[in-house]
Amino acid sequence: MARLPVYLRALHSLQDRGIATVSSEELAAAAGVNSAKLRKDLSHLGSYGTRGVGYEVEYLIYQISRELGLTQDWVVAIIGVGNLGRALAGYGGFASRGFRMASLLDADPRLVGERIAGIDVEHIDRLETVIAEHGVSIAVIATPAVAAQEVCDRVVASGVTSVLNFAPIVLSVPDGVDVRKVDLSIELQILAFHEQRKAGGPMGEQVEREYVEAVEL
Amino acid sequence: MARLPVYLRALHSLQDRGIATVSSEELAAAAGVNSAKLRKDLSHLGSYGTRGVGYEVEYLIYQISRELGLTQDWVVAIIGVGNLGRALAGYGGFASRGFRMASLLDADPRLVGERIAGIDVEHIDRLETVIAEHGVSIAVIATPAVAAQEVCDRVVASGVTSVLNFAPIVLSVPDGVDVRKVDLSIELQILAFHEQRKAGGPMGEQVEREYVEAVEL
DNA sequence: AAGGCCTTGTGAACGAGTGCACAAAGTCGC
DNA sequence: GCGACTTTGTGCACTCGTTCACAAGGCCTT
Repeated sequence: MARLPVYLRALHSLQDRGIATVSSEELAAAAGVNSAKLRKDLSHLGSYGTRGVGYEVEYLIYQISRELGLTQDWVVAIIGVGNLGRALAGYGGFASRGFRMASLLDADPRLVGERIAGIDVEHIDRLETVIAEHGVSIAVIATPAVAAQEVCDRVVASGVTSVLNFAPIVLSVPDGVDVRKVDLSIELQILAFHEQRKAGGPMGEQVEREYVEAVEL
Repeated sequence: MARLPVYLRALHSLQDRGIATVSSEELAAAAGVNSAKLRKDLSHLGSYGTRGVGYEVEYLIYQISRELGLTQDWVVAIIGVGNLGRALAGYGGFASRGFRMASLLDADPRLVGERIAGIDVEHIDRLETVIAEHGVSIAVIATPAVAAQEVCDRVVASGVTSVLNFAPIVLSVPDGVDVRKVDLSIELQILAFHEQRKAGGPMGEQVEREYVEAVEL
C-alpha cells in the first residue's frame, strides 16, 4: 500500500493541530484521495474505526506505523556523497521517524573523513564491512549512473534486500530484492509532456488529433 | 505516458553504444517492462517500427522527444535553496535535455546574491517578476513544508501550470494545474514496509495471515 | 522472385484497482 | 431506553491497464 505513508503524514499533521478524531471524509480530503478508497485501505489493517464517529487519530497512527514497520528502527546507508547525497544526509524527514542514517560512503578519497550531518564519510572500499557492522537494511544509491550497478551488486551481495536508487539507470537485481527509483529528470519530463498537451500538442492539428485518443497519464 | 521518459533514457544509452536498431524485446528488457506493453505504448505514437527488424533508435528518440515536448526548451525556476534545492540546481540531468534552469529563489536574505551552479540566488519577493521576465513554465518547490502552499499559490497565480513538489505536504491547486510530488521519506517507508513483510510481518502469525491477502504494492 | 523467418501491431481475455451506494453499527439527544 | 443521525465497512459494477497470443507485414536468403 503506497498510500499508507501519505495517510500517516496527514494524521501526524492533524495530531499536531490537536485533533483527536477524524472521519474518513476529512482524512481523505487531507490526503488527496477518495473517501471510499481510504476506508477500504484502512479496513485491510483491521477495523480501527468507530461507526458514527470516525477514527481515533493517535490509535490509527500507531496501527499504520506498525503496519509500515516504523515501530522498529531501520538502518540506512547512503552511497555517493555528491550534491544529492549531502541533501539526503541532511534531510530531517529520515531521522525523525524510524530511519537511522548509519553511514555515508564515497569513492572519492578527498571526501573521506569529511563530517556531514554528524557522520564521517568512509571510503567505498569499506562498504561490505560497514553494512555488516551497522546491520544496514536499506541502501540509498546516490552515485553517478556508471557506478550504480556495481555498487548495487556489492550491496546486494552483502545481504541488503531494499535499495532506493537515485541514479538514472534501471538496476538489475535478483528476485527478493526491492528497488525503488527516484528520477528527478523523469518527473520534469512528465510535467513537460502535460504542459505541451495543454498548449495544444507538439505540432500541427493533424498530429494533435491522434493525441486526443492517447491514454491519459 | 509516464514510461516514455524511461524508454527515452534506454534509447539514449543504446545510441551511445552505437546501436542503430533495436527490437521491442531488447528495449523492453533495458527499460524493465513487458515487451507487449512497450509495443503498445509506442504504437500510440504512430507506427514507427519495421516488422521483422525493430525500431530505428535515432528516429524513435526523435519521436519520443517530440511527444514529450523535449524538442522545445522549458524554463524552470527552483524555489528554496536548501540542501535539496542546491542538489537540484547542480543536477546535470536537467540542463542536458530541454530544461533550462532560469532562476533560484529563497526567503533567506543571507542566501540572496550567492552564486549556485552559475545562477545568482534572488529573494522570494521577486518571485512574480522573475516568472514573468524569464517566462517560467515549470516551478520546482524545494522549500520547507510550511512555506510550500503559499509559494505554490503565488506561483500558480503568476500563470505557472506545472509544479514539481519536494515538500512533504499535499498541495491544493485549481483545475488545470499539474502537480507532481517527490517525497523521499515516503519512498523509504515503502521499502521498510516490504522489508518488514519479508521478515514475516509486524508481530504474531495471527496478524501475518491477514497480510498474505493484503494487496501487493 | 518466392518462401521462410522474424518482429511489429493489435484483438481479446484477464486482473487489479476504483468508486458508488447501501446495509451494519455505534453514538447522542430526548 | 429508544429513535434518529452519522459514519464505517463492504458488495458490486465498472473502468483502466496489463498480458497473451496471433495475424499482418516487411526483409533476406536462395
